Amino acid sequence: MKKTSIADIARQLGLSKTTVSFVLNHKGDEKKISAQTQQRIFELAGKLNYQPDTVAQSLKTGRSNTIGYLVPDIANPFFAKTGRKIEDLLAKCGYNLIIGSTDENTSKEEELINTLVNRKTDGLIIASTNIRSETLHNLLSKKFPLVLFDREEPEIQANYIVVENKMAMKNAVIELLASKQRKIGLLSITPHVYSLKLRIEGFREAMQAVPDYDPRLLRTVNYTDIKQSTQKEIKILMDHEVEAIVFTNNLIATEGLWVLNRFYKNRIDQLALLSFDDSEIFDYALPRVTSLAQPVNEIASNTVELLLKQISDPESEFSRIELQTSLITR
Amino acid sequence: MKKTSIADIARQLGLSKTTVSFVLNHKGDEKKISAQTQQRIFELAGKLNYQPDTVAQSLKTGRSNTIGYLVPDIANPFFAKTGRKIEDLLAKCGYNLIIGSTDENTSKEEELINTLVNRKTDGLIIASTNIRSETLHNLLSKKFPLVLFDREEPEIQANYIVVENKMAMKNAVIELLASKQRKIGLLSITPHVYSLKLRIEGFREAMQAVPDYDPRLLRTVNYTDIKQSTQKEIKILMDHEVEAIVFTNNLIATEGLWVLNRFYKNRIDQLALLSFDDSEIFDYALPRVTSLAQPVNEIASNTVELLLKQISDPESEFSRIELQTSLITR
DNA sequence: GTGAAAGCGCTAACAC
DNA sequence: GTGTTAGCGCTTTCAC
Repeated sequence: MKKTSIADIARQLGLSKTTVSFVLNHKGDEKKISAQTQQRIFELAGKLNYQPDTVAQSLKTGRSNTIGYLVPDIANPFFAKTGRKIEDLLAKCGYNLIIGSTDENTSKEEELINTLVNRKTDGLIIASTNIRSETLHNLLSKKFPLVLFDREEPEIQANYIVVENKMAMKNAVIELLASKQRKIGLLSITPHVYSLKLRIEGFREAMQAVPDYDPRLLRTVNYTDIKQSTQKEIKILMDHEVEAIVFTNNLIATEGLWVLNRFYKNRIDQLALLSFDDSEIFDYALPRVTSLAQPVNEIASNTVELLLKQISDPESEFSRIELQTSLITR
Repeated sequence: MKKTSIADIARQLGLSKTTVSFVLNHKGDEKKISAQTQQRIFELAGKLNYQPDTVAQSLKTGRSNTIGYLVPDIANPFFAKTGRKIEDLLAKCGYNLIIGSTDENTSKEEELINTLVNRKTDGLIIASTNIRSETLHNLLSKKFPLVLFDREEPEIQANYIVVENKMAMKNAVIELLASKQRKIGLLSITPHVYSLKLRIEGFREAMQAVPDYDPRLLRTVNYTDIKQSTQKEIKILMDHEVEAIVFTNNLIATEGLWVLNRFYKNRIDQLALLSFDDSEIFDYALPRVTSLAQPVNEIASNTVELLLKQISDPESEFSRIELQTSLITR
């Protein structure tokens, strides 16, 4: 039993493919197909359980009703939640989501972008590891519908959905300083992306209030080697007897939290923690972690809106939308 | 600047599309195309940055190198992690993943299945909400490559990757009873899927060791109304002064944990908790939660292996693979 | 060794 | 109101 095609319906009804196509695409009235014919077509289509071949449609129209979603790791709760929300919003407009995890790896990202473009995805949503890549540059210059989120590169013009990083971090750290901690350490993934740099900068600016702040309390760990190097860096911070630790994202915060619970259980109560990015874990973990939560739903809805705008009008100007984090004090 | 097609290359080289197609598909030697011609083709293809139009390929071949991954919620860490692993494994074989979240909603699931099949996805991986649905039945009877995981329906023949539910739960509860708790409550999502039923049954069987066990300590909450109804049910359990609570999955466990921390902080230390499914949160939360962890990587690799097998030989027999959970005592 | 040509299922300009 | 027809870009059989 083969799948029914538009031709089958046309033949059985003694009509042409055109007529059938028009009607099934709800252009029957527009094309002035008689009500009777329309009804006959719909009936038979229903009876034969006609399902359009979307691939053939894509080939013809150049559109696929598919959007690509490329992030460092879809298993990261932030990207998973954002992805879920995006999926929902796009589903309402008839789009499906293809996901790809880049592992912060430039060539993986470029490869994924290429396959997705060849697949005729109608647009791409990327938390890019390397906004300066040639692949991305090409996309931008040919006005391919594209929204970058979570990461940005100030010199490169594009559609961006980001959060305010520097001031948010700065203010949160200032608040932290108010509760009389002075020896504050910072732990970050090695900042290969601009947003992490901004968060660190925000931290630095806040710490200017502290006379002779020890810059050795700014520590970084490699993405590829998180487990071990977090352990090492936390040890350094604890040996310096920090009163508080600031983490630049939830990945490193979670990791740090684990190390602290594992090796410094007895010193946990004296410690204040602050994390950029929220995590469900912070609702349960000790010590309490105050966090700067990213507005997942707004990120998703702004991203989708911007993408759809560029899809419907590829010549539209680039936008940069900066959203605010919210401080969750725990 | 239009995209280069196979015809462009053929024309510029004074060859036919056939030859170019053969060579670019690495069938040059097989088809005895001269080394020189092959080289010229590869060179020009590289120079023009030829990228095959995968949609056209799909239309012709009926394959799309795309796999669908349908789960209740991609933001659920278990499904996100499994998805990530599956994505990686499939990428190695040239497949991309389209995701869909069904929200435990039958019609959403059926709709997604239909769109993905029309999209000519080469296979589907589903944690199905309703294995008895007609849509799924059709797929199975036409031998569409399909692997069901996480959920099963014993009367329905299909490819299944599942974990052993009943005995695992039973044994874990028996172990829990050994540490002298007798008043043990159970909290579950209303078991519309078989695996949850099995977990509850495992619990029941273990509790048969307890004389006059109060069946009112078995509580269920609705998926659609988790927040509120968990709160209500936990209250009932706590009013009965349970010494331990068993959760049938991580969703309800996390929810319960939250309620306990919020409203029963002072009684937390006397409480023992057991959860089917692990969660990162359990590494940090109090009270300690012992869990039955699902082997995410094995689930992913078995699923992919089985799917690829059925893709390469659609007539192959159905398999059912049952994996073991591991007890993580905290 | 290479090419001509059919056709995958659909859309849409144009014809009647 | 409805039909004819020309592709979309690719694969693949068959011919030479």
